Amino acid sequence: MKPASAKRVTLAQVAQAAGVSVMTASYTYNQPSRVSDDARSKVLVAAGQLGYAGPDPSARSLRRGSTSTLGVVLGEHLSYAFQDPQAASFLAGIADVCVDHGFGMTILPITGATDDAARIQASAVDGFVIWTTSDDDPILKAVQTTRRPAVVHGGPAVHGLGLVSIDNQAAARAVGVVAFAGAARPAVISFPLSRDRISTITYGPETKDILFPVTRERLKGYRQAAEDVGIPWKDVLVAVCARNDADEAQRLAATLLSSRERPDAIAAMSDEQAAGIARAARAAGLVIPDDLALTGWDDSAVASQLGLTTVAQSMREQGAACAQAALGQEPHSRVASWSLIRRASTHP
Amino acid sequence: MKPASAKRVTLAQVAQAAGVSVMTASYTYNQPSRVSDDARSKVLVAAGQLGYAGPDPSARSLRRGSTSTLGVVLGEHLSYAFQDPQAASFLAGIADVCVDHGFGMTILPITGATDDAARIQASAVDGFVIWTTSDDDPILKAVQTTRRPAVVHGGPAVHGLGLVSIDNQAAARAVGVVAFAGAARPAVISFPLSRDRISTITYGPETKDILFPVTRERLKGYRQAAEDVGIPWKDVLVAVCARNDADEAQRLAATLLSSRERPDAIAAMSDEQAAGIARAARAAGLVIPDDLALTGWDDSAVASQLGLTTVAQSMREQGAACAQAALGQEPHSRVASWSLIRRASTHP
DNA sequence: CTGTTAGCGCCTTCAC
DNA sequence: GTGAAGGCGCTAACAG
Repeated sequence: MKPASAKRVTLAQVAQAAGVSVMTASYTYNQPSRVSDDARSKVLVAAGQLGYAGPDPSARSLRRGSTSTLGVVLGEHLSYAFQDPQAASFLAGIADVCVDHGFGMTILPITGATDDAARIQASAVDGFVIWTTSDDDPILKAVQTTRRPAVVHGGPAVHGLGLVSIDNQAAARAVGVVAFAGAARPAVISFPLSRDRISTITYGPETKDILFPVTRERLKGYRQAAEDVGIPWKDVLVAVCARNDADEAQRLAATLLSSRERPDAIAAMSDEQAAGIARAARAAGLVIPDDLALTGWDDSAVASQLGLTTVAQSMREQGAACAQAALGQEPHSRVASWSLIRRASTHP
Repeated sequence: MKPASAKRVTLAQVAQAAGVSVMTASYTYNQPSRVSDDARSKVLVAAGQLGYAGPDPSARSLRRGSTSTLGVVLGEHLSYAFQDPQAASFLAGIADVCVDHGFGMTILPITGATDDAARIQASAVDGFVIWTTSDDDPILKAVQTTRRPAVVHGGPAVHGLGLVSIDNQAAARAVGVVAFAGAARPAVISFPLSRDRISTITYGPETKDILFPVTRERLKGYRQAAEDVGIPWKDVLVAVCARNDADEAQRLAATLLSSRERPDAIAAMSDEQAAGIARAARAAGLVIPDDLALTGWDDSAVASQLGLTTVAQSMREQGAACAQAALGQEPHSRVASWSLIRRASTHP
């Protein structure tokens, strides 16, 4: 029994053992129809005896100039990325396309350290899909420098890279109008505004300085929605979470709901956040939507369970669209579709 | 502005533009301390001007004989894999180790098609981590043939590959004894028995034919537990789910709970299943644990929410242990720890 | 500190 | 249907 660390078997060795040229052995793997049955079986027998597992992937990549692998850049805190059901659907959509095309899928975690750029550039992939990040994220330049096709999901829009996203501002305005209808003191529970992920509570924050484009567009939409129902943005309380997390949203909501100026409508940025807010409302003895109108985002399982009004979008389709675009030469952008789902958490 | 499809810039071109030898340029990237400040900056300036993004990963892999990438083999139905919170924690554990070691992480989805083996063997990775699968899964041989270090999580145990797992039989026996204590008609809601994932309901199924080792060991443990409390295995109803899914468990549990021989204790194989069972019990007007004792597995968030007695194990640690072992020359196996968490879903 | 040599394993090109 | 040459881009090993 040979040790696991046995020396690598090469195609040349197989060819020699089979009594054919290296090219015949190579054709056996890459263009089998070009090889006679006789030669092919000799090669395969020799390969079996030597324990040859097929052409070396790195050598093949070098020679061919492509790796048949797509890189997926996920933000910091990978555990969050995998736990987030939206991200999971998104990854599944990418995987669908990769499988179809015989591509592998390399996860490239961002750590926030300075070596992120180097790690991106040292990864053997033909293209990139980038999970939504901030305008100032240095990995965007790192990806650009590789000159490989790349697509950003959600945002930011970057010159030379594709973009797949819904119109977050329009969707936020639409769901915000439903959330805030008839409300006197609307509030928002928001995703973080910048990569330092500071948790704050303020009235009507300036939107144009926000570095996460998805958050920025949604806040702009909520602002329009508030104004649509006659409430100036400066009177809208915005609680910023450090993460997309039900527990944190619950804590912030508990704070808001116990204040003198208790909100009577809250628009969240995810169904998980809305679920946390619903718990805080129940704990405070408030009835939804009578005492508090509430909206989520994503139309995940918890949204239908809780009867949340929310924004539906297909992360799986968007993941697939990103992968598709990243496989092409000239990644094209795409505006994905969304829809408003009205349920019992808001006034009819 | 050059098009994204611009020809690749090579280290040789950078060296020439910088007026140094190729090796000096190479050292600039790989052993910067070996190069004079002067030369280094010349190289970096030239690289910047030419848009050189660093050494080509494929060429480097070929030359070095390693890829700095770990392959993670996930079973069919990737969307389930990403959505399963246990799998998510496991992946996060792998990612932790990969980041520490400057490794990438390639996801290798199994499709069930015959090209699975070829895709595994064509992936440019230094080692494999294999998510629990069945004894007869052909990918196990494919991985063996690559002669690269590989570790299986959960099982099966394969010659030459490492194994990281808890003692599922012992854990099942321990939690089963608590679930079945004082019960007259214990039942089990099980993971699938074979890769065809047939959903069935039978009394005391033969355990030794089961192809998923994790399922097999747990059923063996539940069998011992039943016998420990004086109930023969042939009297224990076992409902087999096709997937690890709360909804499916709920449906099967509803069937069991509406039968004449209504179970008064159910041991599940995951907390998600137990959550589904709890819903079915509530729908049937049954009180837990008075009318029905219930146990889960994994100690996930839902277990503490519902007050489930369950088996705790750290998937993140196990993922990290797998990755660690797969990075080594001689992957060593490891028995992971588990513990019993007693809560209100069982009798004290 | 810098440079020269010699391939890593494979497959495109071209010949037979 | 088969084979010989050459080089993909890079870096270990060895000079200078």
